[in-house]
Amino acid sequence: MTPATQVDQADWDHPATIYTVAERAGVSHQTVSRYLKGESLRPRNRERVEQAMKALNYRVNAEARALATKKSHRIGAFVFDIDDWAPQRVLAGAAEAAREAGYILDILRVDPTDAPSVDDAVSLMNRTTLAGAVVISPSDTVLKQLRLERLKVPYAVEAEPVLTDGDDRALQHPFAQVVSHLADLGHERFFHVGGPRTWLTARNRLAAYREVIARRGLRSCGETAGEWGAAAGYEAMSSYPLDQAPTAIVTASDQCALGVLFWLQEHGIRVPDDVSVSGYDGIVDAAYYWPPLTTVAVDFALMGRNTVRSLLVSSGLGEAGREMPLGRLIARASTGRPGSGISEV
Amino acid sequence: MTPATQVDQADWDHPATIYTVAERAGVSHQTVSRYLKGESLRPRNRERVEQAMKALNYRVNAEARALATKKSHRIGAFVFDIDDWAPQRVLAGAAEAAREAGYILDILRVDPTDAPSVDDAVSLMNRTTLAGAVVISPSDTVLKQLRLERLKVPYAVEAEPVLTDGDDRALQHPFAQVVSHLADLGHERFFHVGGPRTWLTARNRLAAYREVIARRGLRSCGETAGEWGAAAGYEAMSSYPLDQAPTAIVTASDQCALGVLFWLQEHGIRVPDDVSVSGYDGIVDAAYYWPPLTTVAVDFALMGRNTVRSLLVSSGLGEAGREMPLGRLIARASTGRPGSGISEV
DNA sequence: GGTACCGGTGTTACCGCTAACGTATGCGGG
DNA sequence: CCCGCATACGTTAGCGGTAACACCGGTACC
Repeated sequence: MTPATQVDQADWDHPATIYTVAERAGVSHQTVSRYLKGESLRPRNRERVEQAMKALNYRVNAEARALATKKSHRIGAFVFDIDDWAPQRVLAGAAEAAREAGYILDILRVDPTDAPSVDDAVSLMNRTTLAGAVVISPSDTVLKQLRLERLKVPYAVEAEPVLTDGDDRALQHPFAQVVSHLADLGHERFFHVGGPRTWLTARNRLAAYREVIARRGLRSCGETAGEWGAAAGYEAMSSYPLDQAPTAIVTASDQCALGVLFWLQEHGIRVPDDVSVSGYDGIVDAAYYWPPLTTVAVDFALMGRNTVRSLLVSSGLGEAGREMPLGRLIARASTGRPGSGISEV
Repeated sequence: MTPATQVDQADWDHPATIYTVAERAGVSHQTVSRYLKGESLRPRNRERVEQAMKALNYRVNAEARALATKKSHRIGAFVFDIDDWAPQRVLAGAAEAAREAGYILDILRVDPTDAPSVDDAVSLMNRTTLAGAVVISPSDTVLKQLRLERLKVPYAVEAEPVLTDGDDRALQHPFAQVVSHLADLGHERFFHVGGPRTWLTARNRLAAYREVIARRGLRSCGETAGEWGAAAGYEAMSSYPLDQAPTAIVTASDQCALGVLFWLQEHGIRVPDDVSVSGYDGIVDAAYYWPPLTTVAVDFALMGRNTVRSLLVSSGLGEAGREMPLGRLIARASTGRPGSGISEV
């Protein structure tokens, strides 16, 4: 019978604790605790503790620590529209940033149309001890419903600065790029298929649209508002009077643009010969829409990262360093020189 | 100065504990603990405890319980391709099932191409005490990388039964539906644009394809393998010799089908007049592809539910009851009676 | 009527960690 | 030489639950 090595023993029976580590290192458990907290130790002891930890394969017990400190290494994330592309990417980025910082993201999916479920979610957050909370891609409505001030933990909301009409910064918004791109091609009559006005992101895109229109002396033939998906794009086209024959349709999302393309196809309107269409978001599939969709690729994951980071910073943990997400225009075949435009159909 | 109500007091200062509840109810803390565990109490005491809990807004402290029992009510979820549609839905289902069973799902997103991050994730899982772990939509490659045997907790992998050629159950696979649908329309020459062979799901779809082909005496003009996205579908079409003029192209995913449609469009091949195309998954956008895509809507969420359930069952917790996920054929304009097929292009 | 049994209850200890305080040691200054 | 002070370390007491055991009154049994 060969004796088990010390590692295996501690590993399987019961995982090593600071007490077993302390015993092996010949110090008190508190010294081990201090090592964990990064406080200063006498070099000799530090070395011994390190060796003991390695030998016993020590892992800190997150629950015990959480119980003692009343702090956890978990971040709650309020998520709403998990089906849409952008929020998903934001979430992915947030999850990644959290993991890098040694936190786990507890995802709490909430149906914004179901008021009691929103309340449940908030109280659930309060119940379990969390390091903080992040709110991913919220519309104003859910933000209002959440009443975040109820949260007893620090929180961060993923949000861009609010742009209003006439705000210079609107020209810096990535959405302005695609409008300018169309203007550069010679378009003068635009139509905006927008997202839900309850979303700041949709309003900002609209603001950027208006700003470019105004600054460059162009004409807007209309602005619609709807959901983010393809159905909304289709809906917008079929219900809006296009009597001013716009030559460029700028949509607030790629999926929305898909619905627009579908409607145009259905009505025998050629893209980009008759009318140009642009999307926004930069989803991968957009390259395979017919025709391939001009869009602006946005680094949504970075926005998620930033939200988590700013939460950690505001809690005094983690270092700052917020990179601004930039959009990158991807010009494809769905935009070209102005055509005849759409009139009556 | 109005005195705060008892609720607010306990709520804000420090949350109620079983001790404060016990004191208020006039029993010992252990009686409260027994109430929590669902053991029997004298009716009078039960009532008192319940009242005290409500009055103090008591919530159990998950950390403390976990520390005492060495069990947690959290399930870790390894997630890889959060970008794709199917895994996303699976995850949502898993989260829901977990919540219903009183667990929360800790989502751990891992980049499978980044080996150290995989290791980090596993050790993070081991560090925190978890009830178990589930692996969402893994390919064989990541499964190998994970080396799940390292996990010290029970785990379940989301997986369908392995289908091999000649397996009767292959005909039950939802993918068989779409192939049969095309056969019913009169198609005899098929082409399969498949997913990555490292994925069981892709292999099973292939097996179902082959089985229908074999049983109904049809002909397969080719089988390709690639990623799940549109690019792979395009790639498959452009690189494979289609000298046998298939009249039906059955793809392993909707996104993949998008790439196929694009290629066909590019080459002036009409759908479904010349060739029929089908997808799989049932993503929402598919209704707005051109032409609208025939597909099979799969209840991926249910698969996630099943995975979590089977984890709980294998841990002796929770009851069995695994419903088989069914697919629902959605016939749209991309499939029709056989056309001339594709030959040389 | 004593005894065994049993459900309901209280007491004490413990899970693995941190907080708070006490104590030993070393160093500079009066 | 003593004092003050800082630093390293040990001791004790909790965090909020559960586990294990002791206990107590009542019922069933011989």
